[in-house]
Amino acid sequence: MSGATQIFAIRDFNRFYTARLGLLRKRHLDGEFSLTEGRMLYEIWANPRLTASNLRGVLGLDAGYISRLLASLTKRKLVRQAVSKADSRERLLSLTQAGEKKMAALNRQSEQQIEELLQGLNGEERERLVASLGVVRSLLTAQKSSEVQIERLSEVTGEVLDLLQEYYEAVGVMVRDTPESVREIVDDPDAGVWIATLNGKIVGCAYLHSLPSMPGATECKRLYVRPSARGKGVAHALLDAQEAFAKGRGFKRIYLDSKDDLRVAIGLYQRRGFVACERYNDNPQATVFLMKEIAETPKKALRRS
Amino acid sequence: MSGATQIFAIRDFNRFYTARLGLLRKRHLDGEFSLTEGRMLYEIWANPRLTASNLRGVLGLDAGYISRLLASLTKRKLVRQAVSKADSRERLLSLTQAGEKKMAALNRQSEQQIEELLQGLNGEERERLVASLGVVRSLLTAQKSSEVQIERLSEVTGEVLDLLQEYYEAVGVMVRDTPESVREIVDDPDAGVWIATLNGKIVGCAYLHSLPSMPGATECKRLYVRPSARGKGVAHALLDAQEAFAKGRGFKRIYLDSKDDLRVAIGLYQRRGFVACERYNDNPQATVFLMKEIAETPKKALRRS
DNA sequence: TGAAAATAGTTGCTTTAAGCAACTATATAT
DNA sequence: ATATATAGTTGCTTAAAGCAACTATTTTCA
Repeated sequence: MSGATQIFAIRDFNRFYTARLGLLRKRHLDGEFSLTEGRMLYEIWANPRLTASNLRGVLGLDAGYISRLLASLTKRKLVRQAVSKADSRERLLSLTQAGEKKMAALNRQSEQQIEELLQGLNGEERERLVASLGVVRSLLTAQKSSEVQIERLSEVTGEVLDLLQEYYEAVGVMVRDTPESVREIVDDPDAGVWIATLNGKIVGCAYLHSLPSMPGATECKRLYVRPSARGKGVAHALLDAQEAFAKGRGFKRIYLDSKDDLRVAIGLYQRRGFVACERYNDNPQATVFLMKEIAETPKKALRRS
Repeated sequence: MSGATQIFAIRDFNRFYTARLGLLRKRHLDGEFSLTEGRMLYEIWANPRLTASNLRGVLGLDAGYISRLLASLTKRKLVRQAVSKADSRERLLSLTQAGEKKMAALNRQSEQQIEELLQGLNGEERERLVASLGVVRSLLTAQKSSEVQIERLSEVTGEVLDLLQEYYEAVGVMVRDTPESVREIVDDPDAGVWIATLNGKIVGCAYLHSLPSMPGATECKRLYVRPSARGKGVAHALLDAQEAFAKGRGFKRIYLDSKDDLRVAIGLYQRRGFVACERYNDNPQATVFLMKEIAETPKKALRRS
């Protein structure tokens, strides 16, 4: 297929898909929230510790407009704004209980629309649809922003501890690592702490440490990316680095756990080839357990899957 | 993959793709035309004999707003409005020469953006992208609107001749069929004229007639769908009926020709499996020649392609 | 260290996009 | 022949979003 034909096909698909999305949105318009308010609620729901200026970046809207919309949502008791301790100019956004409830309703509604869209597709066709969307997405995401730098720490810095602190608060982690335990991981040649920097500033981190009870397995923990740096492939870059390291050390599988409400994160893991597995630890907060084979698999075995 | 996970994946993709499209549009915003004006120009360009109320349907906008935008584009000498002979309430829209020129510029710009989007994908990846988009589209288009009825004519009616007249004018056909020649096709057991009706009204037609010089081959001609009925799968339904007929009569291949500026139509043919072939007639207006194998092909042969 | 520059957010004002409703003119149905 | 529907226009209004000027912090760097 020639280049011009490809470009035509893509434009044509874009028109087609825009029309389809438009249909979904038209019906979404049942009163209470404008489309943009809905997107804002979603982003706040999905990204703990989001700020107004993060929203500006994600939604691509004017700061003044966002300010007003946030003020309105706050007055309606759906959103809370807490002055950040680290930087008292910014307000950390979160949903109130009422906001969570509305969001759940919106999500249900939206899911129902997708369900309607899938009406008339059988199981096999749905699988194919999801798989094709996955291919499209991974191809279009491939171009990593080269400003993201990944580094395996050789010593524990205050910056990392601050970032971890942020992670604990964002995700609501109960059992926190002590600086000593972090240092232990840093010093372990079969484990490590990776950090991601964007334009020189630290924006993300993740551990890798082996699971003594499971030979050949290593676990990824504390994977976190600051809200302001989301959508730039930072998590992917961190996982890439960890997978390369784990392969180099001869590990066969990477495990990780998560919470079922962290759907964006779980979606990301799944796109990278992580699949559900049995509970492998006794972390009471974890409800989702995922595993990825990283050993080179013979092609025949791959085909079979 | 569970149903809930699938739905999540689709919603997630929609957000991702919306963001990508948003980026494209932001940059499109360089002055002269609003997004909606651009879409209007595109539709007028792509659909001869479009009317304001067709646009209402396609773009999903208020009639008053469309009226105003059209008035503006007309004042700017980009669009022409001709009172329809058949119904003097409606105005047939077309681009002026200046409008065509602007449209060409817009298309170039848009193509360049897609080209940028593809930056960093190699040839094989691009093929995969286009193929996946095709799968998505065909899956989501599968649900045909059941109101479309297809019928193989047993006699020539005035309605069909009117529709053909419309086709000639829309596409700018030089050599027109006489009523006698149409009747000949209708009466030929190995050929035929198909019409599509939507809620009882005729909205589309197409011929099929054999090519004496090419045994096993039949040609599709005069495939036309009224602008007001586009996007409802009418053309697909007509082609489905023709392909079934052709298979039943033992034909192995369907040919058709087109003009390279009828890109929407050509895109549709390609999605159905038509591939470029050599010029097979001496129609001076045709610049694109397509062919589809309709005989059941052994799977091995399919794989190889 | 302290002034200048940058960043986060707010507020008044304006622009733009788009809808609604009432209207004219023509066409279709009973 | 009259009622009803359709295509399009025009006046008025609303909603969405941007711009610019402003305050309060924080960061930079000479």
